[in-house]
Amino acid sequence: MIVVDSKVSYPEKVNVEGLESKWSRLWEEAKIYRFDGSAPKQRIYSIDTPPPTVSGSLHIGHVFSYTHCDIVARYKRMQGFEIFYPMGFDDNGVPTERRVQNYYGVRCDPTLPYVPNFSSSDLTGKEVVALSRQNFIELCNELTQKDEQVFEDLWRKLGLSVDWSITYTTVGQTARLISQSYFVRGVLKGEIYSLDSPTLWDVDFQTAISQAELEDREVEGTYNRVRFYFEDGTPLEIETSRPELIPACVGVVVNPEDERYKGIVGKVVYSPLFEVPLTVFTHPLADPNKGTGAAMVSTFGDLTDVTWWRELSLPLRNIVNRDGRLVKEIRFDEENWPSRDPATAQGFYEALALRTTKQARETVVQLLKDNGHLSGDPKKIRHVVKFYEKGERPLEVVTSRQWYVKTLVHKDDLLRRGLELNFIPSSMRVRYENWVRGLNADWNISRQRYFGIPIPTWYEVGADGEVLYDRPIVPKETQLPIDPQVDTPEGYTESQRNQPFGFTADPDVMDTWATSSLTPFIAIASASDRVDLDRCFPMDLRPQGQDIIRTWLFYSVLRSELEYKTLPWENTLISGFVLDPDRKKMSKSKGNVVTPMPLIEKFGADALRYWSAYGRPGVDTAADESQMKAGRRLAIKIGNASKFVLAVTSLQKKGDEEALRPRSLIPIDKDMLLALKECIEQATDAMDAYEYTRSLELIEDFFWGYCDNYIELVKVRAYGEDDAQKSREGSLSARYTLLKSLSILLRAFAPFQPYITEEVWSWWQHGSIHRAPWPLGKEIDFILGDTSQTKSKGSYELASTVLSEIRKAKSSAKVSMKTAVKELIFEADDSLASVFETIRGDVIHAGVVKEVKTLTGDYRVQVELDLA
RNA sequence: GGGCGCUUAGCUCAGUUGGUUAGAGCAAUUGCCUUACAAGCAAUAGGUCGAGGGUUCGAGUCCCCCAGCGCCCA
Repeated sequence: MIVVDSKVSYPEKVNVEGLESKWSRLWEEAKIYRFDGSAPKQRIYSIDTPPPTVSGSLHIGHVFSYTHCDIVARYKRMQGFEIFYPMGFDDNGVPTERRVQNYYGVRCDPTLPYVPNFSSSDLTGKEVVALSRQNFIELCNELTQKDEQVFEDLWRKLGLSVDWSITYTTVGQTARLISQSYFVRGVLKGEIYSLDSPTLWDVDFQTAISQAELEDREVEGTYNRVRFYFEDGTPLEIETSRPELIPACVGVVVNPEDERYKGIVGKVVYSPLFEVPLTVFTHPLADPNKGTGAAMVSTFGDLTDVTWWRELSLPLRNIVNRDGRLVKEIRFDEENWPSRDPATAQGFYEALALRTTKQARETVVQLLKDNGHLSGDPKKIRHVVKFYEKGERPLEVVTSRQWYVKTLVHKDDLLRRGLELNFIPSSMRVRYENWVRGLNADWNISRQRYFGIPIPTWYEVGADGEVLYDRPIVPKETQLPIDPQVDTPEGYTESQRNQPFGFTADPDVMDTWATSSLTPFIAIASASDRVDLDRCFPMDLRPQGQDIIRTWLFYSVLRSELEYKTLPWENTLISGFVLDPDRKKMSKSKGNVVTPMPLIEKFGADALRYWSAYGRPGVDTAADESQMKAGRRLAIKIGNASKFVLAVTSLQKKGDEEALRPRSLIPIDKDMLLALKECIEQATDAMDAYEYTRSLELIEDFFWGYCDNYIELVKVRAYGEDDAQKSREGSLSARYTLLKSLSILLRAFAPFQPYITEEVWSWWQHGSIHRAPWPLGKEIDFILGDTSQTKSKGSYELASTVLSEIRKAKSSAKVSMKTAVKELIFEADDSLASVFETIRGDVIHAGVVKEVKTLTGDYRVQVELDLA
């Protein structure tokens, strides 16, 4: 245990500086937060800690939400639970790739060969260097390790009671093993499948993305009214914002209710410039009020096109490459592009080949204009277009083979799980439900990126060297983790890679959420030396931000449902955002991001935790230095009050306060303890409901009153300077009560202010306060002993009120608090008067009262000062 | 367009199931070197609870409607 010296000692002057480094080191050495996996399941409280994105910059929001969770962890630990409290680092995926690209000035080119012994110090940073996939990945690993250290330093300084012997990263070996295992299991169960189909595609990131990564943005566009032609040359006008997709046209749709077009349904029109015949269909999604009411269907301009293409069984005419440029060549004389004038079509297309969609759009508009196919002038419009949340160009729809996790068929089950999950605050459940109800596609988990966990699959290669995607080679779970680009499937030799009748690797990596959704399992696997799923799963708590309910929370619920038909945890604690001091959202571009380390240095970790604790679950909170200042003051106050209590009680040996136990307690001491008991019970109830703010409020409120009133009232008695004959009994009662109440208050503050409470605890107690029991009502009952005495009821409150009256009188007379009260008149009914008698002595001392007159009548306190 | 949340003192926020005179911290003001604490303490002032309507003996709290702000989803 931490402290060996058993003498009670406290400093001359209370100092809150430097507690963080002192205690975080001692806690680590004494393994205070080490998880004991041998505990039975009921005694384990397990937390699915959010792994922070290490490539992101540290900001005050990290302090905020992680403190909320830590308060809960410390509370549960003091209640006797063994806390499974791991720490992960999210270093997986695109954010890391981007950071590495920018940090080192490199880019990944998978066609390059691996350079052994390559080091980041070889990089000058002057020009962008192309690296092989493997070299690039090594740089990612190098940088994330640096980044992780920065986070760990902050967490330790903040006093998170994480068990640092249980850590993981989301690209590490354990994460690989778990992600790939659950992938393989999903494939075998048929819950994960691959499909070649239209997919939303970011042309800059060159990857498919999922529904959760989508963002709708309103952008400027142009409507062009284009003439298509019937066989006889009559035009049919169609408005489109994407004329460059005219060569990709596969049909025309009108609304079935649209009277204007009833006569043309089933007829054929020819596309302008390219002269490809297109049939007119009806479909309810064709909006009669949009443009002319007739719409062209191309493969693919957007997701509506995909719907039309599917439901009307139209042909596929892909013209957009994955890099966002139009394909090099189209043969307009072939079956798929049966132009009635192939030569002309060919000529027009040459002007478009290999251009970006944006360039091609301008060219097509010009061509349409020149050839008289444009009706009227193009119209500027604002319309909603889908973007990748991290992307800058609108998404394209390209056809590609991707792996999917089934979600749509599980919607109802997932909604039911949502009802079982305790959302804190409960209003957050709606966000989950809205998301689940709005799902319209299965979850695409393959990403065409480099830094990530490989999809653990190969494919057979056919006789002509073609990849047989419908014949995936899925490894056995025991072979995992693998990298299919390096490892060889069972039954093959490496020489057969990419050869006819051989095999080829799936080049893709998994969506980061496909890994992050498994954090409960990764965390438990990281502590496999101590614990397993049987005792740690389902977990108790998932703390997380409100912004990732549709991703992290949802996907985690999904994976747990697919694999175990259960929730991954019982409770989820949702934190709000931290806003800048002006209540604006913090963002790098605004330059208003508040970084935590300088604040910790300025106010102390306890102070930042205090501010954090005043942010209720789910409530956005401003970074408010005045609140941090208040937290610092509280820490100092705790130190000073403790110093006083220890000074006055003359306790000699640590942990020896029972030796001071008097035969009985003075009424006001009892009454204060009863009030403390009520406070603690309410604070406990609040903690059990995860209302840590309410809990702190109750404890803090009691504590300030305790300092201002109780300590002042019993001060003289505790010093033993009372000249009454009951002196000894009175001072014993005060000292014992002070010590016991201090112990309780310190423990109640411990989850919120772990540093100052531990520091103070070490002055007079053995062991860490963070392994001491959370105070309970029955503990106070024991201190009280016989509680039958009724005289004490209300005496603490009455004494505080009278003392306050005396202070008010002195303050309004602008005199020192030492000024004597010439006469205090207390008028009340008999029962209140008898309560007053029990506090008379303490009030006289605390208020410096010369004479007290008690009268029977209506309640009245009158203070007459001695202003001579 | 749909949903959720917010609007209370100069600022940041509490306000339980409707119930005395709406609370706290910070800031402000006036004082106090008081042997735990001047990095402190005491006291004072400050609010027609976003607007309007309704239910009720009684509304910051419940209902309706409107406005502004924030977030989520289309």
